[in-house]
Amino acid sequence: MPDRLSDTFSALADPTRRAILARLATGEATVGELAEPFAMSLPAVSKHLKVLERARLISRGREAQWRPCRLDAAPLRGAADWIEDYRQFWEESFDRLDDYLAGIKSKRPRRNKNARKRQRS
Amino acid sequence: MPDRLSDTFSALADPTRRAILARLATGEATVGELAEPFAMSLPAVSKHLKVLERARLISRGREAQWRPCRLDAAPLRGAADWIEDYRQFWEESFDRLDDYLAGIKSKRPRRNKNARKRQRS
DNA sequence: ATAGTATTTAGCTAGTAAGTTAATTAACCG
DNA sequence: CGGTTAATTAACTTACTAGCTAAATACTAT
Repeated sequence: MPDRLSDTFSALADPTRRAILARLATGEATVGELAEPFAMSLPAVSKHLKVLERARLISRGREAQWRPCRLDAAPLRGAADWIEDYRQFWEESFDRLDDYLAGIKSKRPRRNKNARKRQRS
Repeated sequence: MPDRLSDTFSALADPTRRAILARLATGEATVGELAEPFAMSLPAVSKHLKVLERARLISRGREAQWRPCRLDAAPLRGAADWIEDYRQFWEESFDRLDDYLAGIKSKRPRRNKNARKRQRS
């Protein structure tokens, strides 16, 4: 049984589902409306919605024969908090790259910026 | 073929892998060291590392018979950026919670004052 | 060379994920 | 009622994931 955070990340690990969330960020939509942009059967979209619902990223109402979906962003907070703990690391690496580029620049002005990758050969 | 963001989220969607990243945030470690806290075979950990490596969240060196792993947080930036676009939505829902609690409060004066912690702005 | 340590690869199993088409449920409309 | 529209469920395929044990590789040290 995976934990909450795993459910969230796992639900986000699919471009179709992320697109659905992006669409829902602009307002409620029915399953048909959500499915429309995709080259994929309705049942496939319905399954994606079930995944999102299980991860509590969307919730669904009932209105006649439609089931309007709405975004429920709360679980993203946990994901954002987790990633946030690593911010210093990715910013650090950019800093290091900046330092490196600055160093290169002062010595040999016309260097390929990808040189850093092979540093330790 | 999944995109980069999917690879990142997918790699994060496992508690073992998140724990490995957390460990690497404290510094380089060998496969054996990384495996030690887990009730899981070494090959299983090795596979997790391969997933993380494919997602470019770690990279590995070679030092005698050890393959020290280090954190490579850069891909987290894309993930953080994606989630960040939804911040207003989860903060909004906290606002609604605040409203709700405020409503409660007007009826029963004894509530929790700090309902909204992560204001960050 | 041989033995030992660190790690990966191979081959297997069980479970899950993403998609399909066809059939079913649910609600509306005439 | 019968027909239409919206959505889900069923049944199936294909492919991947996470784990295992056992075997292979890579390097060190004796």
